[in-house]
Amino acid sequence: MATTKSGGRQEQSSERRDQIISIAARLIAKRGYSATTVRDIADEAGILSGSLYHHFSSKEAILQEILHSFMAGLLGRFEEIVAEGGSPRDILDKLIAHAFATIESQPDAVGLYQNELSFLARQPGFEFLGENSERIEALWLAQITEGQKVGVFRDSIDAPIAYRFIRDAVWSTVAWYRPGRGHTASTLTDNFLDLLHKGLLAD
Amino acid sequence: MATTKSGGRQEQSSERRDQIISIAARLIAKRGYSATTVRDIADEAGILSGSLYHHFSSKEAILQEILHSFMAGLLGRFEEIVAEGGSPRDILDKLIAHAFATIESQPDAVGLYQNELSFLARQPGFEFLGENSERIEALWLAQITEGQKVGVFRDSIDAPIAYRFIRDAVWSTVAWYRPGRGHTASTLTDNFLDLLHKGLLAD
Amino acid sequence: MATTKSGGRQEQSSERRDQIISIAARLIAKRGYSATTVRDIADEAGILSGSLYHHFSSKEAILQEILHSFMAGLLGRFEEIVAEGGSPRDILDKLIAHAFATIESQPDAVGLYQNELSFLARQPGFEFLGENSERIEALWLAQITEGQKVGVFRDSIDAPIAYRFIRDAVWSTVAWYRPGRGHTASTLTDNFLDLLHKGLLAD
Amino acid sequence: MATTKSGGRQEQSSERRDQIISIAARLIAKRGYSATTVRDIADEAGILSGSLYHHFSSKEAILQEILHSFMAGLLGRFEEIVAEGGSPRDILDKLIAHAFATIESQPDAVGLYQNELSFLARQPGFEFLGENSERIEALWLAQITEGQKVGVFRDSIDAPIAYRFIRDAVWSTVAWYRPGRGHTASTLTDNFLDLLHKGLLAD
DNA sequence: GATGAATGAGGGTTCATTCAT
DNA sequence: CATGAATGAACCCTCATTCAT
Repeated sequence: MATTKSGGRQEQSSERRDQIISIAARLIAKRGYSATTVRDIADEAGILSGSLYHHFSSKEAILQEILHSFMAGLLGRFEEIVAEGGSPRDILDKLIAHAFATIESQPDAVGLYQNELSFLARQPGFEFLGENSERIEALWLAQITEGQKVGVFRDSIDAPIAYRFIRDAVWSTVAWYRPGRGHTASTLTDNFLDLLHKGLLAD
Repeated sequence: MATTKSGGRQEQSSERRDQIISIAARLIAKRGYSATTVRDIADEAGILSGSLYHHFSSKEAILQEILHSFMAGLLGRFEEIVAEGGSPRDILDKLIAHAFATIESQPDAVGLYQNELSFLARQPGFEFLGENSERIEALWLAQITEGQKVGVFRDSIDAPIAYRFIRDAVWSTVAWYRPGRGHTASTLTDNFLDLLHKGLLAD
Repeated sequence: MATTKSGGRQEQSSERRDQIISIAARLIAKRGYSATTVRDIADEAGILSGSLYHHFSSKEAILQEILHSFMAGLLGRFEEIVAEGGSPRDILDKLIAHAFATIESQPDAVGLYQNELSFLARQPGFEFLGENSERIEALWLAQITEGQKVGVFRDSIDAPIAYRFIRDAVWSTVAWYRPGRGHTASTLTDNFLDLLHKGLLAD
Repeated sequence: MATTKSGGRQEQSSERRDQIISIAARLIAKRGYSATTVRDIADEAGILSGSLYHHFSSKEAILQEILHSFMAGLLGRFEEIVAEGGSPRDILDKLIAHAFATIESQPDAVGLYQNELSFLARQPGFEFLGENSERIEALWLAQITEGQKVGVFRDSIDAPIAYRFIRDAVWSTVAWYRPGRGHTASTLTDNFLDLLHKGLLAD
């Protein structure tokens, strides 16, 4: 009845569910998945831990749902950005800007993703993490290599390595970025792009 | 004779202890602290879990010892590099080079540090993590600001933010760097410094 | 409806809780607190040891609850007896009679109290033991000293010491009194009061 | 070579042994047998816990030795007192006086005996506790019944019950008697005998 | 005599999960 | 939908004891 179309993964929608997912994302982002108990989550939701199982089939299912919807949204937007076209540099800038915007809008999901990815990627049921990561990498990397081909990016740089440096610097921001301390996603983007484009050295 | 009383933390040195620490570091780096059990560690050491407590007072004490000796060594070397003098740029390059070298020589400790830092820093008994991190930040940051003052680094860049981008890009490497796949600490350093110094854009 | 919030200590009342408390009191009285395991208690209750923690936060909490309710009831009744008034001798006799009645009605709690008091009184969380013991001592002692003042009790006797002798003789009875062997609380009381009042010597 | 004659129970004598026994008695008296670990004992003796097993075959053996030598000495002295003869009243007074003297000279052994007796008496290897207790009871009881027969003690009193009241009042003193607070074994004896002989009531 | 490393059993406790109500 | 009781497995840790050195 409340079941949506999206294949296989059962996704019942309700306020309670969304509330629980939000709470779980926050706690897991802060303490880590293993260190967060279903009781912690239930307590914050104001119910008993056993009652969580009316909404989710398991603790792991909560995590899957958080990450799945996060990654689906992220990949979708990245694909849109690429589809909207532009120069490799413009597209890369937009990808980066969207990453910083995502850090600002969904810090819990991003933090959780950063912390748990390495452990989860090999776990059964989380194969989608690796798949989506590869697709995102392909999108970004294409801009860099294309930029090198057309001469806008220096080609002395190893593109896959550059991608990883960029990716890690951007997403790690979630660990220290706190809104309302003089920085916004926008200023972070500006600073990062300035450094990335022109480098640290004065001419 | 084999007893070290350096620093008051670790009481005794022995092959067994070092072996256990090494095993624990590897497992914790791979699975996370919460998800690594003392039985896992003991199993790999070929002893019973209870026997671990002949060498360490608690699971947490193992983690403390790993991180404490790692951070003490790291901070010590960073301080040496600064003490050896040079231009801000040269010193910063050396700091970065040493970070990549550390990733190569102690990937477990670095990985563990990257994954658990945010959770641990506020835990009692782990205050030294925050303290050492701040001292390292101060060392690195001083090079950047000094470089800006003398004009070798562009001063349109916000130094603390630049530091964080650099730090995160460098240390996150531990999550994907695998020796013997065409890269070494040295080539990683070269690639990173090239990108950092001159930026991504062609002139 | 079944929830009592009397006193803040015990949170919830239920048959299960009471049953477990009763079992625990019996086992601890027989074997001692340290030698009684939560598994022993759970086994007798017909549940798994972990399930105990649905009802109590810790093994210690069970002990606290046993002792707290025991001492609260005891002190309350003693205070009532004093409040009902009478001559010091009558009141002291009634206090003693109630002690023997308590030994008969709650042998486990009394036995447990006798065995574990000296160890527990200094433990954190059990301060109420010492406090209540002092209040009971004050009640009893007041009767003895008042009796000496009005001349009904011989005043060659050191009252605090006499109190301790009386107290110990009475409560220690729990260690050997077995109902249905020719003695009841009532005959014990009679025997004790006869000896206490008139002494062992014939005139 | 250091083996003494006393049959069956191996009793090697040495300063170390005596020191350990003394430490163990003190700790067990304070915390209880179950709550006292061999490590606690070894720590206070300045050796490692495993090294205790060069002196004693088990933790239980230490306890046995403490109690065995304590009870042997006690029973022996009680038998001497009876053998020395005198009126039932004089003998009973001397027995009581010796009990208080023992509390003063061997508080740990007495305290340990008081606390652990009920649990230990049924344990294999501790049958001597019950046997000796019965022989002591017989000695004391004989004085009371003989005193009643010759008319020096009131015979309205049930002798076995009176014995238990006396025994418990006397030995329980160990739980609160602290030397150097205005009382000695001698004054305790005087107070107790005064109360016991003449009772609490004024004529 | 003592050490230091280890054992094996068991300690109290936590936790994800189930299910009758 | 939620509760409350329970499960079963696992967790970290303790302890008496053993034994080669």
